[in-house]
Amino acid sequence: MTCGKVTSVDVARATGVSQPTVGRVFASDARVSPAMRARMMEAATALGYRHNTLVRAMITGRSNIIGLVVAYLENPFYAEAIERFSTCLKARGYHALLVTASNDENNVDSVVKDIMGLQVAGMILASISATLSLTRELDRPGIPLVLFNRGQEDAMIPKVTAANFEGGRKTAHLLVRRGHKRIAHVSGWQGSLTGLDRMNGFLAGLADPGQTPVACIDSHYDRDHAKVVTRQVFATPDCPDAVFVGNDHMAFAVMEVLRHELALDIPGDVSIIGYDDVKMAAWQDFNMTTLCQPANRMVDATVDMLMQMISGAAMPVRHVKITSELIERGTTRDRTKDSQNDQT
Amino acid sequence: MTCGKVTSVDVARATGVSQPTVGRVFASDARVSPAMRARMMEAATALGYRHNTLVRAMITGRSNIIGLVVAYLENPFYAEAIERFSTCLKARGYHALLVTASNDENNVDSVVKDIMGLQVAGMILASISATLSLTRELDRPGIPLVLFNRGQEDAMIPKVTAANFEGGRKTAHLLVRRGHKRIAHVSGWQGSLTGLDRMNGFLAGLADPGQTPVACIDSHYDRDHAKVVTRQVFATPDCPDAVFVGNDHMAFAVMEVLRHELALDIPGDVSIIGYDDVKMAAWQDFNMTTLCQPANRMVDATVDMLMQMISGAAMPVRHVKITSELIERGTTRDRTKDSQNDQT
DNA sequence: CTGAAAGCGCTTACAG
DNA sequence: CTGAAAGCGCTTACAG
Repeated sequence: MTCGKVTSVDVARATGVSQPTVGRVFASDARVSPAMRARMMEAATALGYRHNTLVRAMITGRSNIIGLVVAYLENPFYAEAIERFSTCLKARGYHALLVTASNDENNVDSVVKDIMGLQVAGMILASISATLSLTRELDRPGIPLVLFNRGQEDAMIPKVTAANFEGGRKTAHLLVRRGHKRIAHVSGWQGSLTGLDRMNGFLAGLADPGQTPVACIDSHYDRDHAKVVTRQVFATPDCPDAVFVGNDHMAFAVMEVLRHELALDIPGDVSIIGYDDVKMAAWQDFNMTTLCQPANRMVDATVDMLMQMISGAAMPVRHVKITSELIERGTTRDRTKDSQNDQT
Repeated sequence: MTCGKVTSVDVARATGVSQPTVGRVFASDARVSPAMRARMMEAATALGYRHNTLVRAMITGRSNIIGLVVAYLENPFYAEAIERFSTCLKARGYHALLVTASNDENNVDSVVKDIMGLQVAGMILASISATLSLTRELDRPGIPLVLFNRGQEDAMIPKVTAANFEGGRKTAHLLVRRGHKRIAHVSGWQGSLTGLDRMNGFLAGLADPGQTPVACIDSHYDRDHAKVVTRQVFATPDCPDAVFVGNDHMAFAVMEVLRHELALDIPGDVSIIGYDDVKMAAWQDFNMTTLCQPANRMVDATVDMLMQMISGAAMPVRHVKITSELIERGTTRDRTKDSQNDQT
């Protein structure tokens, strides 16, 4: 049954105080005598009063809502991150408004404008690039923005990423050390700084000992695309003996093609390394060597940063970079010992 | 730069009309001359005006926010559903506020009360049961609630589920028809109606031809739990020749134990059937027989239902049940032909 | 520590 | 179709 609205005025009347006093108690920014507080809470419960957060948001011009824009949840890394964002923001008294947007500029722009009407306190773009017009749009009303797992040309926008370049480089070094000679890279998306950094780091790592990749192809963070590219690369004469893939999500697709279509043994015929260390990478079915990109720590750092900005605190660092540890599992092996057998 | 707030009054002044007229144009519920509308939009853009949705929500007591409470996103079925919810709600002019809650009653209650302060227009609980106190809490202010992939004692709460009982039954029939003799069930969570229905349907399906399961154990929708249970079941003398698992998410864990710890062949030694048909089930690494629970269709039905309730329309059905098709892949085989070899 | 008063930026009858 | 006026349920200086 829909009873008439219960407002702070009703609670005030029931408790015998003024309405602002009730407001102060529920906004909990004031010191009222504990006795009265208790009486008031009792009356509130009895009446079924619920503090209307929206009004404060209207007055202050800031709700306790944070806009969380994501591209796709198919990659389990994002599912994990989203879950953590939700709980982490809640712990700080904020709510996560989840919005999906394709990486198409117009779409992101319209989506963001849309939720601005809710007077969001801040905005997080996960794996989505901010356009200049969007940045300006957020700038005017002073809505803080943090990029998660993305960077972009405008280096001034605060961001949290893994140390992608270093991660790529470490990977190259590992493969070379393990005696691989025909190394390929299936990059995430070279249009994203994350994908580009991983690729450039990898190329730099190969260049250190004077190697070059036998192939380096982009696949847009997409499973199907990754499969097509893998078939292409393995149809050439210098079929790779190792592939570094831009993220785990695609690496699973690459492995599927190698094992089930091309009947190659991993790591017997070819080594595979992914990036992210999503939980699935540790499943025995994959047991995949990968670089760890700790979702939880990255999310926490992102929220910390956003909170600093909201509170107007000074921002010591504009780019939090989290080191990616190499997790060596069963999809890489040491080929240095069987090098003489190559020509057998 | 944070300029002073631009309000509808500013736009009104710039356009030479009254403030309510501006409000009418942006609320788009009124017919104003196209010419003036154009002038107004131009002025709004120039001034950087953004319609404040929150105020309308305050006045009407209903925001355009839908609370979406989920238990966990680790199961890819939910990741898929969440993504669809977000886009589907957006298409209707609503926003999804994502909240995670453990299935612990107190937690769900507090979480729901929390977001009620935002004057949500409706609430969706995905795989979470509503307590009676919660139902009452929502009832008073008249906030519609729909359960997604969950039912419960209170049959009056609108819900959308798969036809779980029928799905379970079909599965049993298939396994029997394929000649399996020692059939086990690792149930989702018998404390959830979804898990219970699948189990009961399965048991009924086995009972039809007079069979009983060799084991029927619960595993709380949890991978680790499913693994423990699998080890137990396969340590007994009548080691199953088929296992029906309560959902795909757990079925992957069951398969991991069978293949990698017990070195059993699937489907040579044992057949596996899951439930949900998440995308991963079709990956060649799993190629798993399962029952389809179409996330997209279920989400659409849920949103449809919620919209009906919000608009106060009559609700023809309180329970949308979506048929689960059996998708037969490579983890089941026909054992009727090799029955005589059993004793070899 | 608490109250009276004004106001946040819209919406909504009510007139014209 | 448009305007003047009141009001949504809180917060926030300003007094006491």
